Amino acid sequence: MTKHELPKAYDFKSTESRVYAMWEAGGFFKPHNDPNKADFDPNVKPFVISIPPPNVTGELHLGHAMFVSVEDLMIRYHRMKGYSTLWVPGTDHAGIATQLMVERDLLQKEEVTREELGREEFLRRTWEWKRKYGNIITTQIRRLGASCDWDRERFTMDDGLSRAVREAFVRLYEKGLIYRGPRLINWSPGLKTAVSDLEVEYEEEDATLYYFKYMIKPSEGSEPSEGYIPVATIRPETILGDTAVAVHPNDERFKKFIGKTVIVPILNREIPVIADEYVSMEFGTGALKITPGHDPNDYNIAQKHNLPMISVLDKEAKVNEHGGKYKGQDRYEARKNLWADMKAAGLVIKEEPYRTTIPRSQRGGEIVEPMISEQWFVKIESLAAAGLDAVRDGRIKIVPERFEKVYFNWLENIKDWCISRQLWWGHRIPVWYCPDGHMTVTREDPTQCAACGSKEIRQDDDVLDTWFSSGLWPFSTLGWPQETPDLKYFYPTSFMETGYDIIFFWVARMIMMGLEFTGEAPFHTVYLHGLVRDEHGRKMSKTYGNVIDPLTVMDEFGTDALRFTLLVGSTPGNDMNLSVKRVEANRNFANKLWNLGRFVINAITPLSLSKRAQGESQTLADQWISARLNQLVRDVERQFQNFQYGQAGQQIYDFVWSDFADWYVEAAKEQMKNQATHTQTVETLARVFDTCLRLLHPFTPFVTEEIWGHLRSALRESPICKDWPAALIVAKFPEPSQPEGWEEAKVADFELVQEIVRSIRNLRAEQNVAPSKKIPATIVSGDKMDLLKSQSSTIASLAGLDESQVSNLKSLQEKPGDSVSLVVGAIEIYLPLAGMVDLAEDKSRLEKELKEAESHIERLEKLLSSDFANKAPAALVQKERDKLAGYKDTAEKIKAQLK
RNA sequence: GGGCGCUUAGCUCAGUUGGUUAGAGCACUUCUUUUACACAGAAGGGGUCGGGGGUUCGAGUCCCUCAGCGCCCA
Repeated sequence: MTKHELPKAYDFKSTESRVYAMWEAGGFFKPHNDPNKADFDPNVKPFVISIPPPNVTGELHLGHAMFVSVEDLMIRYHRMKGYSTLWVPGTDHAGIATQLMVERDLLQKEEVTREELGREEFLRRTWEWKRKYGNIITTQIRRLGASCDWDRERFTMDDGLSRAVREAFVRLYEKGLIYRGPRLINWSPGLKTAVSDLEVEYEEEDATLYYFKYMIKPSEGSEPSEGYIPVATIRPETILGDTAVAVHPNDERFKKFIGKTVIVPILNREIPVIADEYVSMEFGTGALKITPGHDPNDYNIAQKHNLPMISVLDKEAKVNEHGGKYKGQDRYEARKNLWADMKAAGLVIKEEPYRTTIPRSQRGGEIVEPMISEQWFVKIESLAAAGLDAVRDGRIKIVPERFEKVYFNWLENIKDWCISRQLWWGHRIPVWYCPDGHMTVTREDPTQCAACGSKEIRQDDDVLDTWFSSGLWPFSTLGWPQETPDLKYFYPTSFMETGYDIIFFWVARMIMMGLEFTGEAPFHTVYLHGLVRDEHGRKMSKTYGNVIDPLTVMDEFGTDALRFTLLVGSTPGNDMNLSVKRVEANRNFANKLWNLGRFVINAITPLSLSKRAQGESQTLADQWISARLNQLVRDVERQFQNFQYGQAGQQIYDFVWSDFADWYVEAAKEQMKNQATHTQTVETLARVFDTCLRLLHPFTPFVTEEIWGHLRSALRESPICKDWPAALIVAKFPEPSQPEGWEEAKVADFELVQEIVRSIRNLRAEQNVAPSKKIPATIVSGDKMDLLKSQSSTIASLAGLDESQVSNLKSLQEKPGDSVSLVVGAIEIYLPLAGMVDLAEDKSRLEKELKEAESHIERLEKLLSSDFANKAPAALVQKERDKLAGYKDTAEKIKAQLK
């Protein structure tokens, strides 16, 4: 491999798909220790993540890009650490979303509704749809570089997973944890199904508060009175379902009415006036109409007072037979008409604008109606208690920790889970009914009623909530309920990584179900990432037009750039604002890596590394970069342990760009010119670069794999790469090592070199000395003379000095004439730039520097004379003393210059 | 109403056992096409870390309080 074969810029377009195909073909995504194989070793530690399954019909958005980036990072890191690593991919059937999509398509293309098609045909079409579009999302996830074991891909409606759902349902049923009955649930009239509490969003909106009279029924024999209780509501149509009017027991205004009867407007039903402390005397009129059939709070009150419950709406939210003359009218139509009739009857007091929270369906945004409906429920109390314990006692850890509180709060107040949905696409509830009303609940489809043997059985029409199957995901994907080798070895999984917005949907339910069915927490760590927003923190939305499409971004800047941006720009649990500029900058980073690679590889190829010069020792720069690299590896390891992936990435970035590329590579160019240090330098370049690529691989897998491959072939004759595997993806992640003790001094020495170089460059820039102009220098360095003498060529090449005209002196009697002087700590540098610089201007420069040094001296003297000197750790105090001494030295030297 | 988060350079963000000159990317200024890279290099300007109070030798970091923004739950 020679440099001519590597283009000047990294071409991610031609690289990514090829590299991905290589990984997949190489079997690198598969756990190296597979329980289904003969050489399986049960003692090897596995590391497992089951993907939070995206909607099978969905298309890639930044939320997917985020979770894939984070999970792939975790997976690649652990794989490189030697764990038998498995990432189980798959998709979710997403009941409502998919059904709606197919329905819309059918209506558009064939103008048929699902009802016209019939259930069986509709399901056939939906499967067809899934087969056609279901791989879009997984293809896109591949494009992100996801190193999932695709042979283990699962779909929530696969046979295996459907069996798991059956098993789970039947077990819960047999345990008495599943029941069916009429309860107040959230009903979506448009979708004609129950929806979960979690799928309802409450937002403040403008509404109208309607005030009207609840007329008191005159008592027997007395005169008809004008007595009434004023009541207010935002949903007048629910008056049709009122079964009481409630007042506060201490309310002087209404006390006298308690126990009396009032008349429901228009319908003329008689209902009682009851007392309940729940009623707020301050709110509205102080009296509350009770509609148990259509309001959760009223429902609770009604249960307490044994009030009847009347449903007045049907499945389409039209008034039913209990609504008298309004029967058949839509809820809003009925509202209008009833109110008009009440006005005519003199029952209306007033209307006023009002702001209140309106429950809307997460999907489509229609207003959800609380309704009494026959549904299936899971008794959640015992499951929730187990879920709470698992986090409380530390079997499961949530990162960041603050979300544990959110989790506790939700589980402590959880209500029974309504698991039935009136949809067709999903797992049909495994319950069959015979004409006598017996229920048969079985794992296998029955042929007759379990109770009476009747062959006339009919399966329940409803399907299960999609989240019921996703709750089983961590173990159903591994074969549960069968005790498969995969389940035995890979379960419990390791991390559950997902967005904090679905902590309830997925995380909590997976934990509850995992504990219930397997007796074990399904994972030991929950890592939650934040939401991706646009550059200015706005939620991305199609209507706002600020959606960033990850595919477009990847087309423009490459997958690595997007991944690195998402990983480094975010912190656990916090939302991130994504700016495309940042992605561009990270594209540049990938290119930087690429070119570093070209440089290193080009340095290797001209010679074989095997003939290392005898007695060759490391240069200061070599030692410095090694020490820095070891520090980096330690830091990165610590950050990975603490889930600080962003910090880790940032530090590697800084090391690669600032330390390695800007300093070491530049120093190396000089070292390579020298026969005595050539081989050593090339070897250091290769080793450091290799370590960088390994560290970066989990963040930017494509470019690192590609350039590493070239590096590997360039080194194939060398002992350096004798234990390197075929691909970076399975190379060892760098192991941290303890410092040996020499590092600090060498780093300090090189930092002095850097300071000297910087100050010379600075002066040159300020005085407009042409970069190409090599200038002489006299360096007066006292006890640092030996050090700086040894670094003379490095300093010269980095600072643009003419090395043959550089003199290193311990001390100098007299300042050379016609020179500009620089002071770096205790070092003085004279640059003979007479005629090139304005000496007066130069004096003011020195004065400015003196002033700065003096301000530091003042600050440090103050600090050291304070309590700091007594109470701070000795090492720290010494550090400050050294600094002070340094500034004093500098100031003195500058003063001498100014004389 | 309860809980949580955020507020750091013009913009977008890092900054996790408190350690004393607060960092990055982009943008900006000047210079350079030096044989890895102009998707680059060199040099530079820019912040009283939302306000106030406290703890401490020392606070962007811990505590209290106020304000603004956002999210979750009821």
